[in-house]
This record gives sequence, structure tokens and C-alpha cells, in this order.
Amino acid sequence: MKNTFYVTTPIYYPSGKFHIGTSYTTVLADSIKRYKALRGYDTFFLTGTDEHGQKIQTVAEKNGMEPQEYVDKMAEDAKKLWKLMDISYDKFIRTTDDYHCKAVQKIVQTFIDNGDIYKGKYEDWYCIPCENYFTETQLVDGKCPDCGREVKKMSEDAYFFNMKKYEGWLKEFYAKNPDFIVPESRKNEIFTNFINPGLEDLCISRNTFDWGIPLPNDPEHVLYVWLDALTNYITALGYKSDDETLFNKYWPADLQIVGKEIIRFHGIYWPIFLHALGLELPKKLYAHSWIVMKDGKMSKSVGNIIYPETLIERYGLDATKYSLLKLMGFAQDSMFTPEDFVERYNADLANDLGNLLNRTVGMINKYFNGVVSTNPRVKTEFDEPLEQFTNEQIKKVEELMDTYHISQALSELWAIIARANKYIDETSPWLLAKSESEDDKEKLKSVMFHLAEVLRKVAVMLIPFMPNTSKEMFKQLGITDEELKTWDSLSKNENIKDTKVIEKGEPLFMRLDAEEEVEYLQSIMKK
RNA sequence: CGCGGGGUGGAGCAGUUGGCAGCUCGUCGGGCUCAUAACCCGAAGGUCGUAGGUUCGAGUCCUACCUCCGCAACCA
Repeated sequence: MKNTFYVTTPIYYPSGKFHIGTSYTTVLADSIKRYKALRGYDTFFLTGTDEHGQKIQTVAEKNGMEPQEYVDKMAEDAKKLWKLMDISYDKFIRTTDDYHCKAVQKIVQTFIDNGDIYKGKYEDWYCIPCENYFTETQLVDGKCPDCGREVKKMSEDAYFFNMKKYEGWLKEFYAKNPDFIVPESRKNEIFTNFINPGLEDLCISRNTFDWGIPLPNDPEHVLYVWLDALTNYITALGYKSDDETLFNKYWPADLQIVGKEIIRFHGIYWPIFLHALGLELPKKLYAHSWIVMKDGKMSKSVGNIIYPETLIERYGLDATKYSLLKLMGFAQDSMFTPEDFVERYNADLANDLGNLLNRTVGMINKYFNGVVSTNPRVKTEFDEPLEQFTNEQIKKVEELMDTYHISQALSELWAIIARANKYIDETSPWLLAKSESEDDKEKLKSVMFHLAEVLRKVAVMLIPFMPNTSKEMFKQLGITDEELKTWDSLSKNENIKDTKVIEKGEPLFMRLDAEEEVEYLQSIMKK
């Protein structure tokens, strides 16, 4: 039985600084990985950078650097960012890594041997100063979209991958696996645009620049993008290397996360490449949507880009992660606004979660000198409903996590927090505390126990998303037993045994001054 | 006629196979005092882009149109 879980992000193209969109993809993968690990899977999480191509060469030149020097720096920056964001990747692949280049050449050789690759002529509109080809539709008023100058129809020798040969197989595969791509709309898109009209063979080489992997049979040509990039998901595991242990263990991938704009490559070329190699296909492709801004897509020219560092520095890592994960729906683009960010921070994190912990810890200190008693003699009539509700919500969270509906899973988790806040009102502990009755004293114990227990469960469920917050919650609740931090412990009640909470709990999230912060974020975004 | 996705109370969004229109925030009123001016309860507020059609019944299906956004084979 396969108890492994292999999740990948795209390898990012480091032609510029990563913005929150890139961070979102990575945080999403990270949360899912952590969730699966918590559920007992042997996980492997891959991310990396896609470092070849014309554009990298050009950008490097502009910066007065050699391409290799440039990508070395960019890869370092990426790793630094993921470290800052506490991303738990198991491997960071760079397409300039030696083992990758070698494996890709072997893959190409296999394709050549199998007759999947042929030599032909690549023809398109070429901008001589930019040294770049453009398709008819990319041109702006018939001119180069980058510099606006004249383009010329040019052609060169190039190698092609025979996609047409596999078209029938691909259609059949999708007929048998209709859920291969989620959301479904993304699959429909690539069918109506690319598969149904008939596949075109893919040009896989260029000889107008040399920043790429040379073809084994014709070193004058370098590989062009997708064959080099897509195969990273298997070469990272050692495919076609001396040691294929990881590959044998983790392939096929369980989940490959991509942005919706590159689903066509992952939904068409990738399956075909794998099939041509005689390999299994990944279990699922998830094409997530985009974070957009009020004035449209994030772009440098509009000046509406937000970078993860900005948010992390000011609001902390966990708040940033929460806001990204909560923001993004499953299929729909979602709008990032400063107002919304601050509101979510205040309402969800400070008011609902932070304050619940704070008031609970406060009461336990005030009424019982910090000790949470187990097995109170008398329960309140609200205890059972709270427990039941919590258990139902846990099930919902599990179901949603298993289908990667992260935002919704968080909503269901937060419903528990809201329910616990309500429970405090229902039970009115301050009245029980004033009562002379022994039964009321016992009830008060029960209320405190239930609150601590619910918060413990919340903390467990937060581990995949906000590990630091989760840790802090355990600390404040005085929970040290590792058994009580496992997902399995969620299905049992009555777990806490005479724990002692922290004397003075620091608020998890301090309420923000909404106006001030919105203004701050707006000013940052304009820069 | 290139392709796709939207247009739902002030804002942002849910609405599975058609069956009394929901959520978060905001607003207003009330409650509570353990807590981070937090928490709990209640209320107001929507001709579900427009015009037709199918149906006992349409936000949901069909047709046309208006409008916004994205993609258009190297932007997460």
C-alpha cells in the first residue's frame, strides 16, 4: 500500500522578484504537505526554479551578469524567501543542476530513439534587436510586443516533438480520468482551445541563443522551455540518474499544483511526455486561480504589486499565510485589498481566535489558578452540543482538505472558534464563579476544561497552516504531551489531563488600527 | 462570429442535481463583563446585469443583449 504523498509546485521562472502570487502557490503546497504529514503520510514536497531560456539570458545581460551568476543569485533569493516563510520543501530543484541536465538529455535521447522527435523548420515573427520569436497573436499592431519595433518572418532549423501521435491517447486518458484536472473549468479550457482543434507539434529546440541544455544529438541546439522544465518533477527524484530510489518511492506525484496560466502545458505536454516515457501520470493537477488587485492583474506598470516580505515584516508570517490561504477560493480569482487584509486580521485572528485563547487562559487563571481539571462531576447542558459540533466540523475540515479546498477548510475550522466563543456566553462562567453551589463550581470546571480542549483541537488543526501560532497556543495551554498534538487525538475527547496554563498569556494577534494599516498598505503598494 | 470566467442587500463573496436568497465585514438596536473597545443575541438592507422563454416553480435551464476581467500556445 502506498502511503506516500508527493506534492509539487511549478518551478518558478526567476526573471524578477517573486510576488504574493508565487508565495501563495508555495504556501498552498506547504500547507497540504504539512497536513498530509500530520495525517501520517510519508511526504515529499518539491519546488525550485526554471533557469534557462532567452529571457534569463537577456535579463542577466541587462544586469551585467553572466546567466549562471544571475540564476545563482535568484535561486538564493528564492531559498531565502522560502526560509523566511518557513516552507517545508524537501527538495529545491534548479534546472541548471547537473543531474537535471544529464537526465533531461537522456530523456531527449529516449524520445529520439523512439522516433518522437523530428527535425523541421520553426517559423515565426522575429524581433532582431530582442532576439526573440513571437507568435502572430502576441504581436501588438504587428510590431514587437517588447520593444515596439518591426518584426520579420524568419525561420530556422529546429526539433519538434510529435504531439499529434499521442492526441488519441490523450483524449482517451481524459475520458477515463475526468477528474485529472481540477477545477473542471480549467480542463474544459484546454480542450476547447487546444485539444479539440487538434494538437500542434511542439518545438523543443532553438539555436538562436545558447542558455539552455544542448541536445545530445545536435549540440548546436538547446532545449526550449517545456521539455526542460516539466521533466523537473521526475528528475528531482533521481529519474534517469544513478540512484532512482526516491523516484521509485514517490512517483507518481499525488498532487501537482500549478497556476491556471500554465495548465495547458501540464494538462497536455506533460501527460504526453510521461506516457512517451512509459511512466505513470500524476494523480491530480490542481490549477489554482489568481490573486488580482482592485485595478486588475498585478503588474509592475500599474504599480499594484504586493510582495510577501512587506506583509510578513509588519504582520507576521502566520497572519500572512492565513490571509493568503483564506483569501483564495477554489476556482475563482480572488481580490486582494488592504481593507480586506486588515479586516481579516482583526476579525478572524485577533477577535475570534486570539481573544478566545486569551479570555480562556485568563479565566482558568482567575478561577482555578491556572489548572485545568479533568473529569468534572457535573457537566453543563452546553458541553455536549459543543463537543458534537466540534467533531462535525473536524470531519468537514478533513473532507475539504482531502479535496484541497483550503479556504473552505479554514472557514469550517473557524466555525469551531465562533462556536466556542458562543459557548462562553451560553455558560456564563462569571456567574458560575460567583455561585455558592458546589455543582456550579463543578460546572465551571467543566466549562474551562471544554474550552481548553476545543482550543487544543483548534491548535492541532492549525498546525498545517500556522505552525507558529499553533505552537504558541500549545504553550499557553500548557500542553506538552506530543500525543495531544496529533491529528489522531482529535477524535478523542477528554484528552487533557490536569494541565496548567500559562500565567499571563500574550495575545496571539494584537488588533490593528484599521485606518492606519490600510493607509500603510496602500502606500507600500504604490512604490 | 477566437476561448474562458464574472455581474447576487453598503463592500467582498457562497449558492451542489431548479423547490421559502445565505456567509463574512460594515450599519442600527440589545445583552454580557472572562477578554485584545473584544464576545453573544436581534434587526434593517437584495426587482439575484437587462429583455424574453421553458416550468406548478428559475439566482439556478434556454435565447438574445449590455457590461467587467482574464487568456490567446514562456506571467503563480
